[in-house]
Amino acid sequence: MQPLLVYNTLSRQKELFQPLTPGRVGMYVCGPTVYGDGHLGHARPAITFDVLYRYLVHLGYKVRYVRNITDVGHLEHDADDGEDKIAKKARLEQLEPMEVAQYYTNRYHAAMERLNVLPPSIEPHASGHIIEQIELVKKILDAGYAYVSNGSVYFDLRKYQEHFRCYGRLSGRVIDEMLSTTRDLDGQTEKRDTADFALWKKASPEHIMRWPSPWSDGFPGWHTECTAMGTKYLGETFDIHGGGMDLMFPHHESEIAQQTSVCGHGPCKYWMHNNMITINGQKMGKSLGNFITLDEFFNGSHKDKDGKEMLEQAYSPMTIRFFILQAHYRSTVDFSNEALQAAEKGYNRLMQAYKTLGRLTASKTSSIDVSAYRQRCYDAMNDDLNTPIVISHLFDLAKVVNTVADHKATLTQADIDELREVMETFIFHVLGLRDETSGDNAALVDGLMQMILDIRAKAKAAKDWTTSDQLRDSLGTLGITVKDGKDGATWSID
RNA sequence: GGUCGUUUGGCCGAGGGGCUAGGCACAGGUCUGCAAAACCUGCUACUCCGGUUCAAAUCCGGAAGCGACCUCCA
Repeated sequence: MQPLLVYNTLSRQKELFQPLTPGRVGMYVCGPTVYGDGHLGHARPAITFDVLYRYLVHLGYKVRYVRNITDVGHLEHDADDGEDKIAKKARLEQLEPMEVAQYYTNRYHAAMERLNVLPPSIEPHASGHIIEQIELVKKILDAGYAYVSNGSVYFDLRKYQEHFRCYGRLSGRVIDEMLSTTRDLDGQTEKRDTADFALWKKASPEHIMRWPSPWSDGFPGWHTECTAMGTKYLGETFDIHGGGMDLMFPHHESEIAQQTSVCGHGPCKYWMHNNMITINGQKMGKSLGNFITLDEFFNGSHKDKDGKEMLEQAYSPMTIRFFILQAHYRSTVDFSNEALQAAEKGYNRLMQAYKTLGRLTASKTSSIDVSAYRQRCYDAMNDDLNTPIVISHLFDLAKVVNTVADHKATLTQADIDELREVMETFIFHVLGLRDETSGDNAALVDGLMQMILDIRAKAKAAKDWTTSDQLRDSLGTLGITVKDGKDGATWSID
């Protein structure tokens, strides 16, 4: 088994990954709130943890991967009546709340499929786990770390902090000062401390999404779903909890508090957080209104607030995926057309080299040593999923392939096979890229192209440049590039 | 304001005390009927100011810029 190091936000250092149960991994990742189309920012955790999931499976672990769908609960920022996000959107569009949630869930799934993000093992919906969340709130009340106030239930952060003294450890903030300074503020609030967070919220009369509970007709608090569903499907303690850095506080911090208050310890061993995607140096986010949806990337059109077109062209799902993987998941990555275009070309180069690999002819000896590349790729993955380094090694291999194809170096059949296996493993299985150029009719297109290239070869042999160029130009307008080489012509779809 | 992080060549981005990723772009060359691709060569950078060290982009201190979180957010 490869020794995998992962950066644990809790300890702020890389730790050797050792699952709680040998051979098995439980991981939970915070999924989307389905009240809008997924944007580039949503692709980051999905792809990051998809790679982690793929890699763990590749290493031989049996992984249960849980990624939730948030379809209830979160409060709307600008709605002072505390209206549910889903409900607000529903009223706007005259749709049932669940219709809206379903619509955007479907669209999210479609986008994920195009990005080649594998579906998780379990995708629980918050709305389907209201009972579990109520049970969790009851437990926290029984343990004495929550109080009922006007039909709502709040987490008693002050009391929790007195006993456990660990609220703020994950996100690195000192909560004691916050508690001591906010105590005597505004008497109108239902909360004892402004830092207290809701476990159950009483619904206002016009609030559509509501469920009965021992305290009121209402809806669960901001952070309960992850605790309830994580516990239900992965147990009281599981291995990895992932999500975006912006969820560290207060979301994950509160999850830890909820879990700790009822069983004395947090939900997981390793906390992993991906960094943000920025646009013009600023975080791409829903609230900032500077996000570009995934569909807009795929279609190549997005107008910003001033009506200016932000996308110079369409970017394929694999270009997006490659772009994201070319940066380490804990670094911010800045969107720009230039960077995306560079990623597109790099991705095409890699795919082209992989295809060229299939045409290599073996020699009796190898003039290049390819034995070390496999472990180098593993080493990079093992170092906290350093996908940019993996990609750099894959480019090295691409160069090896091309050099051999140019007859400037030789490889034995065994080395060619090794090369193919390493490239296949890391490009397709671990990084989860896929060849976008080969569609359903790949075999048919192959046959047709071979036929055309044969005709062109004959024209070339007869020095009939008019015909050969005409064929090449016509194919070019269809998006097919013909490349003449020493061993005959090859082609690729742009 | 508090906490944390970041600053790498024309661009994107790894690395992280001496050996200096990778991609894109650009320039020259090889091959080729031409083109494209591929290959070869060049472009060899680490915000600033101090300090530690035989040696610092890399460690320490300070400054500046940028950003994240502190509120829904991936």
